[in-house]
Amino acid sequence: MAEKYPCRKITVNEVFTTLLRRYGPQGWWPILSKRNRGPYDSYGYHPNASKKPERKNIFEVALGAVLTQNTAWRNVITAMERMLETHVFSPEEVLRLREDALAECIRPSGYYNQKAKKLKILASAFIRNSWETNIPSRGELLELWGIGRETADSILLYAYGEPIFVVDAYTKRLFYRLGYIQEATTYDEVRNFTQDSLKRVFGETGIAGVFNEFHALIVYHGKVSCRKVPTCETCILHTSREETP
DNA sequence: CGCCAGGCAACAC
DNA sequence: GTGTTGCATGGC
Repeated sequence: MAEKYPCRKITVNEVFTTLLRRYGPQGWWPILSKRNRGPYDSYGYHPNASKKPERKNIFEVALGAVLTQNTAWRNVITAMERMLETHVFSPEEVLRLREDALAECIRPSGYYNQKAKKLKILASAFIRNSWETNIPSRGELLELWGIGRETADSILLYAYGEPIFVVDAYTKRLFYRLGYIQEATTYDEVRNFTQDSLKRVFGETGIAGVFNEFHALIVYHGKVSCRKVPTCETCILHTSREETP
């Protein structure tokens, strides 16, 4: 009987190197406040770059991480453009604006009432703890109402360059089809499995950059190939292997 | 029209 | 701790 998903029998690091070779570096996280330097999808913030992350970029990543919860990224862009136009982009500005006005501003991102409350709480904690210079712990982020595992890890990896792999729906779907995990495998189990696998091959040095690119590549691959209804016939994770014996 | 998108908290058990 | 439900827009 044929495999349900023909992409099986490939290691985690082979998945990473194949995606990187075929799709190229994704350069996440897309940074809206630097859009003058290029379109969102081809310019990114690289946490491994030697320069320290700027305050506005840290908070912008956090904004995007909350706004993209169960939401298409294009809707996040629209919402964040509206925030820029309304001059609601810094933690102070988020706190200054009324919650109902903030909700109206971010309406295109969906769940806008919940997300307005989340952004208020996030901005408050950001200022209170000086998160522009102090890197928050995962526990500190998870204590906040509205910040769950993926959002916390996205902030730590993409805003601060911490070596933490972000697990999302695309990751679970791909890894399930690859046979790495079960549907019930928990978030932290997937995260530890991926981190350990990649560290074993690439070592600790610069591993945050690997986590950064891998997650971004998985999202891209999940959009173009490993979709809800996958196009396995053209999937690069097995076709490229058949070509090279 | 229905389905989906880079989750999360609240609640039931 | 696991399972279910509400939250909401915009694109296809």
